Amino acid sequence: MTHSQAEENYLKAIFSISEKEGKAASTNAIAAMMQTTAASVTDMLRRLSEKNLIAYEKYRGVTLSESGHKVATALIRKHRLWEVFLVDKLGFTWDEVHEFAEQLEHVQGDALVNRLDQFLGNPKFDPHGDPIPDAQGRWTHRPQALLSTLQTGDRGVVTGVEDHTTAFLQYLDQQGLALGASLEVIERFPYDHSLRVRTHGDRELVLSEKVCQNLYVRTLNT
Amino acid sequence: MTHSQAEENYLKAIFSISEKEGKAASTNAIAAMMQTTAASVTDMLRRLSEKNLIAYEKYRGVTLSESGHKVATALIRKHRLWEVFLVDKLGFTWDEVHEFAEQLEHVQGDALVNRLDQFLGNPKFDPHGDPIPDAQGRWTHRPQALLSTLQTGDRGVVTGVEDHTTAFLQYLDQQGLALGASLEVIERFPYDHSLRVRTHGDRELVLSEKVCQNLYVRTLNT
DNA sequence: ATATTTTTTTTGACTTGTCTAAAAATAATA
DNA sequence: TATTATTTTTAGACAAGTCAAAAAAAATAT
Ligand SMILES: [Mn+2]
Ligand SMILES: [Mn+2]
Ligand SMILES: [Mn+2]
Ligand SMILES: [Mn+2]
Repeated sequence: MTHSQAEENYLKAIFSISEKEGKAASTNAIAAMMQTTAASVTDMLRRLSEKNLIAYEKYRGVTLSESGHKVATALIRKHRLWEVFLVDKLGFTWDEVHEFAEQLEHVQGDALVNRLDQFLGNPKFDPHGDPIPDAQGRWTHRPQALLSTLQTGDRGVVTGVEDHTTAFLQYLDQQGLALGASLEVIERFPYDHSLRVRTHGDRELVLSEKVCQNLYVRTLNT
Repeated sequence: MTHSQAEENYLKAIFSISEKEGKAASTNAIAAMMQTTAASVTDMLRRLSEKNLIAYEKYRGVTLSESGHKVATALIRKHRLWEVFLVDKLGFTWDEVHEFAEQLEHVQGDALVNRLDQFLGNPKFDPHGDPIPDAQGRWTHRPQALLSTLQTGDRGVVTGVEDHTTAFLQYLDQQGLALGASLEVIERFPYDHSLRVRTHGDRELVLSEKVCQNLYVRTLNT
């Protein structure tokens, strides 16, 4: 009924890989995400399979079972709620909270996470703009697009990040680009796919292709 | 520099045993507190000794080293701060929080516990009346005595409990005896060492010897 | 001082989770 | 299709943590 932290971490990795790619997660992909060896992954897949948390066929990759999917969803819910707590209540910045949340997500007890949810005002998104599933595992969807897909003249509001690294989050802070910042694409440079954008206070920024491919915006109908 | 949850739990057990008894902790006492076997304890004592977290001589019992004492104190600080959070912020009752705190106390990161401390208003006592050491490991002391030591006519205010079990805490709730409740000893029954006391609203209660030996009060000079 | 009881340690085994190196299966290429 | 490269699994080993049973030490009783 309760799973080890290692098992939970594997389930989360499998979830995010097979979600993103839309297909079974390979041993190597899991090993890369977990920063471990393929041999260790194979071992763990055998164990998770015995517990019916995953569907596993040798050499064929792996997908989550119904119960594995539930565990992974609950884990993500906890991770993101704790991140909201750390930022909203304790005053941490969005680049400081991930490692703490990696630990806090393993604290067991439905009552705790549900009270936390209530205390935080049932937030639907975490400090990085990622959706928080509710107690029944339902996700809130909202339309968003990578900034790199906008055309000249398009306007949008920053809603999330694809890259969650400290380096990127701190870069955005330096540029004054927090969640909710509004942007208008002034000019596109085909040479390097960089964009010039206008943001709050009529400030202009030039954002590289890499930045634009890691920043999500909700487009505004002008 | 960082220790496993198992190591931390042993250090905490050794702390509370050698603190309470005022002498070295025996293998059996540790085993009883940890709900494990003496063989497991001996194994762990060897490991903790190698890491210089305890002073250990075979057959002679064990005491914490300076660094072991620091780890144990930090752990107790975290445990009790999280308990304050769970009661004050999330609305749990004092009998519901211990198991969650047992998990939360192992979350690593000085920044986290110190921000939590600040968020909670730097509380000096936890929901059970136990003192919370500060970031430097300093304890707040306050005079308190077991209710069983009071004489007829003495008055006091409930400051803490010796027994932390759910059963006792819920019994106190039923009797309306929370921290801060004021009491006056009306009558002592030598036969079974029970007490009749008057509490708020001039309500009278009869408290057994067992209850009186598990309830701390600060005596009021009348 | 000797015998008995209690406490503690040792021994050997087991589980979880990890790793390296080697073997096997699959995929890609010629 | 045969060869090569990549991916995955197997095999064997190790560390942490646990336990039951046996041996040793210490404490207690006679
Ligand atoms: Mn995170
Ligand atoms: Mn996040
Ligand atoms: Mn507690
Ligand atoms: Mn407490």
